[in-house]
Amino acid sequence: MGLRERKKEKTRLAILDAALDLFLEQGYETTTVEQIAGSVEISARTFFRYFTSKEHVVLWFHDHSEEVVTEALQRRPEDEPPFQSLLHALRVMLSEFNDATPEETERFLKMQRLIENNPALAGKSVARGVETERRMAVEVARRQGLDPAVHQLPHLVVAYAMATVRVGFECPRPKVTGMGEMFERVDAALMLAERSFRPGWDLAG
Amino acid sequence: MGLRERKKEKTRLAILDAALDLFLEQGYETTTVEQIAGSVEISARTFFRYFTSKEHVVLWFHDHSEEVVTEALQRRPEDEPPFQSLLHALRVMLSEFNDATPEETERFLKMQRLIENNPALAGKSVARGVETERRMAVEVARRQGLDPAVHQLPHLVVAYAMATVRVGFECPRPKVTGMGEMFERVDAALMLAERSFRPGWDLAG
DNA sequence: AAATTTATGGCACAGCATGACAGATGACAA
DNA sequence: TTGTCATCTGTCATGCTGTGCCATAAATTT
Repeated sequence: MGLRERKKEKTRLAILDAALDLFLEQGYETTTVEQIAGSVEISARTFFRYFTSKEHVVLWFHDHSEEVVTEALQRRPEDEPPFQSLLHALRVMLSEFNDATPEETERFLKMQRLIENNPALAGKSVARGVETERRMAVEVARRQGLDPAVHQLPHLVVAYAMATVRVGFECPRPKVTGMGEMFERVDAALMLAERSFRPGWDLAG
Repeated sequence: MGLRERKKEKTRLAILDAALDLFLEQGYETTTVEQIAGSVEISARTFFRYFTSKEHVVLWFHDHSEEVVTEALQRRPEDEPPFQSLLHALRVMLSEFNDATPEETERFLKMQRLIENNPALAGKSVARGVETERRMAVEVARRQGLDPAVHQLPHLVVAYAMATVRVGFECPRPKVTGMGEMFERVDAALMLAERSFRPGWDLAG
């Protein structure tokens, strides 16, 4: 990895940390991009070369999560019931979070806290999650040999799986102190889901 | 109803129709608020007194839907299994759409077509739907005597119900010609949901 | 060291959204 | 009808987000 890329990565993280701290201190909407840029000594124009928008900073973790979860899904055997594959993939994503460095963990918790306390951001976060959902639905449909434009089942299966983790993340309103606590919550939601469905409900035909 | 209110309603609908047609003709993002305002002879400032934002025009139907569905939920007996109550309420909402005037139907289909062909709008629509979801989750939690801040089940039940109709609406990608066709799709999704869960999965304890 | 690719900053600009104020218009009572 | 009051509307000013463009600076390659 060259100097250039290392430098870019450093700037990206500097922006990220500065922005998150500013958001938490004085609120998301009242913090301007210019302020963020100023606090890391770059121009506002450059900010938008690292993050496509102001909200992209807060939803940044989605990018990584989507990558991890889709890869994990790909690794599951094709003949496994799709909902089970999805739950597996989602658990892989969660465990990846657990392996994160302290800095990464801190960032994630800050984003989570921001989203929790800001309905507008919560909405954006869900919308971003649904993007991932659509992509996974295509993959699940392919595995089942169904046309996603005609059959609703694949999309429905993915939607339920994603809704489960979303609820798991959202639900513990009162103070999310640490990563472990949060994962217990999400895992509780996943287990709740596991015993809620009829066997074979997610299979075509 | 006085002249004043009638006039307001007329303006609101004029804005709505003009905006939807412009969006469909030249695209959502390329249409400016000023253009919309101009085509109904009002100032841009006034536009924002009728709709809180440009996207509010496209997501307008959500306001009515939320009202209908929450009222319908309230009418269900408190001891009914919550998921069943939700499906009932959602079906009431759908049937209300069926009773709509031709103009209302046309507007709704336009909005639907816009959302279908614009990922950004689709995201906003989902975000709006989740707002409704949260409110209903509070009500369902109350009915079950659970604290929504602690227990995930109520939120999960509502999330699944809402995800079902969302998938029902989204799924028929290729040409949504009429209202009836759309409702068949959504109803198909609801029936799919009905036979996917274990009996009693949505009950506390 | 020169040539090439890529990142950055500054500038201009369009568009969305909001606050403030003054004038127009409907509501209502005398 | 007229006058008063509440409400709606347009105009103006303003702040902020996000993008295109171009010149400059930095890193990479040869």
